[in-house]
Amino acid sequence: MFALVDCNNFYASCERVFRPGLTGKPVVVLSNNDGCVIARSNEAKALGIPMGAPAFKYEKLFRKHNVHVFSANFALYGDMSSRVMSIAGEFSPEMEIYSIDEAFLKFTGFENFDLQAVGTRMHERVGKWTGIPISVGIAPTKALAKVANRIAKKFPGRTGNVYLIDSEEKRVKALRWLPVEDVWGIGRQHSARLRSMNINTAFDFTRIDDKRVRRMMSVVGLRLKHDLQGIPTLGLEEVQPRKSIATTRTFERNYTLLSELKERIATFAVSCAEKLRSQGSCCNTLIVFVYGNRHRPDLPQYGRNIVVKLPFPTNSGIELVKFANRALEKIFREGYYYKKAGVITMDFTPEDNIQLNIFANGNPRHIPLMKAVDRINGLLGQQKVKLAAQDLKRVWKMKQEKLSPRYTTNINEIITVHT
DNA sequence: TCTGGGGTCCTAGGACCC
DNA sequence: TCTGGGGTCCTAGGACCC
Repeated sequence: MFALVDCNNFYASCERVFRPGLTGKPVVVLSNNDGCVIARSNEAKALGIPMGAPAFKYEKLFRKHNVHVFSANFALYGDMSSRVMSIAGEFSPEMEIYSIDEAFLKFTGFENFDLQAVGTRMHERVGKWTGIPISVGIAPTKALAKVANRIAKKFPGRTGNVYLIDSEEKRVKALRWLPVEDVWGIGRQHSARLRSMNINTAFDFTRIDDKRVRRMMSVVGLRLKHDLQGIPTLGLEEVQPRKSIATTRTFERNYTLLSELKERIATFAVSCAEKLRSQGSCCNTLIVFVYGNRHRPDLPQYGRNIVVKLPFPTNSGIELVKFANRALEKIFREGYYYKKAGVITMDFTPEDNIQLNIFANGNPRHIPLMKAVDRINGLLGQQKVKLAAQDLKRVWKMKQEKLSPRYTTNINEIITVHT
């Protein structure tokens, strides 16, 4: 059996842990630059605030209903996530952390356990120790555990936040209840197509002929169908090093100057290099892109990306900045308004396994230098040591007007209790 | 005026090899 | 008129996830 442990309205719940007065009140969390709604408490959902809603369009509604608005505080959410995961991980030796707020557990050899009770204990313990409410779905396959989780979340009263699919009858009942577009792995395109074929529920989907599913949705769809039928097809996945690493941002205003963009691209490249070093990879390929503001068709639009094959694999910030800025110069055009840019690195080789080249190699002195930079920045806080190509004064110009303290990761921002 | 930021996997077709 | 049989690698595009 598999369990899917999923935190309810995760970012909103994190904010509430430290502001218990907000329990029962509408809470939303915004994306970077305070742009879109990326998390909503149940009360906020009930007000009809959709996922991804642009914040400026909903300001009136926020005020009218006294919605509590927070800027994204990823330092807090990441730390709360690892606390939840470490508690959930105590319930089985086999766990796959699927995202910041979800994990699959596999119960091998738990035949004599009452899994409903295990789920309830998990819910209680995570709730008591972290303050984060979770839902638990348990079923013979991963896809069915996802379905069970949805039921637990939808009917917290009746299920006690834990739902078990452990019979054919419950499986069929659950799949008949679930609209096809809500199935894990069936997105917008496929669900529109399925609906047009009068396939309306998850159950209908499992009744389509294998060959047809395969033709329409490739082996991915076929695996999903089998998993939903209760035939275990998807297994627990090992954590693997990332195959691409990116740093991209939407700017708080339009940028027009090459010099401004060069500073941003340099900072993005440095950030990619840091992430590469932390997983022990070097990249062989780099993509730099710049885009205009697609929401302003009145402005002249221009956007481009450029792929750079590096002469040698590297994770040195100095090298990546050099290549990235050279690439930026090639695609930059005068006279346009730039609203978004980014650096993507890909095509990795392990840093301890680099093939040397007769003609071009990375500067070996960068290796100890980058180690030292990482160490200093780790000790003294992010970005204490920067490259001269970066803006030395700029700390973080992102718009974050409603940022909560980093209660759990910064001693200066720890919660104060008045007694 | 103001609209996020990351990732993964699969397939078909072209270029190439022996 | 007749024209083999296997492979691999790479890329772009499309779909999906949180």
